[in-house]
Amino acid sequence: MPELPEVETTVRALRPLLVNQAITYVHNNWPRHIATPSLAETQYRLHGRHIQAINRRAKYLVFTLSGGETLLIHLKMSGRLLVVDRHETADKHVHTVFGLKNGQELRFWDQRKFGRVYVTRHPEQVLGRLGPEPLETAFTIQVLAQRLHGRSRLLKPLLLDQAFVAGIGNIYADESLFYARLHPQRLANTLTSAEVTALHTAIQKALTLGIEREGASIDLYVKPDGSKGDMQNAVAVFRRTGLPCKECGTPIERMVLGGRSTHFCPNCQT
DNA sequence: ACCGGAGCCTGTTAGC
DNA sequence: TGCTAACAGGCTCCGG
Repeated sequence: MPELPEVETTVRALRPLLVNQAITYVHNNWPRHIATPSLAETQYRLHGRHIQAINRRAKYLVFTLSGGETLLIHLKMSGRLLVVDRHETADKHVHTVFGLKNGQELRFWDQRKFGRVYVTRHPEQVLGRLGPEPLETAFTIQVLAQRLHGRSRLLKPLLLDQAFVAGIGNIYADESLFYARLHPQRLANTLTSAEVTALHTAIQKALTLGIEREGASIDLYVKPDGSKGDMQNAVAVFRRTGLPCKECGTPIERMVLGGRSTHFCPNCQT
């Protein structure tokens, strides 16, 4: 599941390969991959554009293009972005292809077809509802405290809410709550100021570790060169049900919250 | 304001 | 062994 660290890893890998390249064509065999506008208009508007910059906002890749256009890609569950020579054999799970002037292709591999491509002159219309970036300096303890204040939601579903904080998914939500020693069913407005501080530290620690490890290849995620990340070898609780807690040895438990698997240590997290 | 469920998908896995 | 049904999960939309 590509989350903030996986998308950030992808962005960093794509930058040296794609910045200053020009898009020469767009191929697609699954039109629903293109969220907006139509496939035909996407092809027309991307033709000949230069990629000026590649950045990340939450779990979106943001390609700044010449002529005021922005290409947004969300990998959702199973998306991979791969850069290969255009003569490489096609894989049946590649649904959108961006041809480049240098003879390579940016291929959007997406087994479960949840991923989406947007072309827009107004990216804020797609990105506008997102909450703060958890690794930026503007995301202070005070900001987190303010956003938790008065909320009577369970911590786990709240961390997954992209309007609350952007970029956290199921892996890093569970890891963050473990580091903060907070039970996933705690209500947001019951945290002490010390616990808010612990949660802030924990979110940044989990995400930073994920970036350092170049993402978690637990399901289908791989880097643009096809190799795996390493975060799956560093998780404390995610999908470690029944295995001993790395802090106290108590078996990790699993429960479903908000329809999502949730993994936690029943002894450490209160 | 918050919660739960459906829907979008396909490959894997649990259960019979 | 071979089949089917359940499951995984990011996000949006809908109804309560």
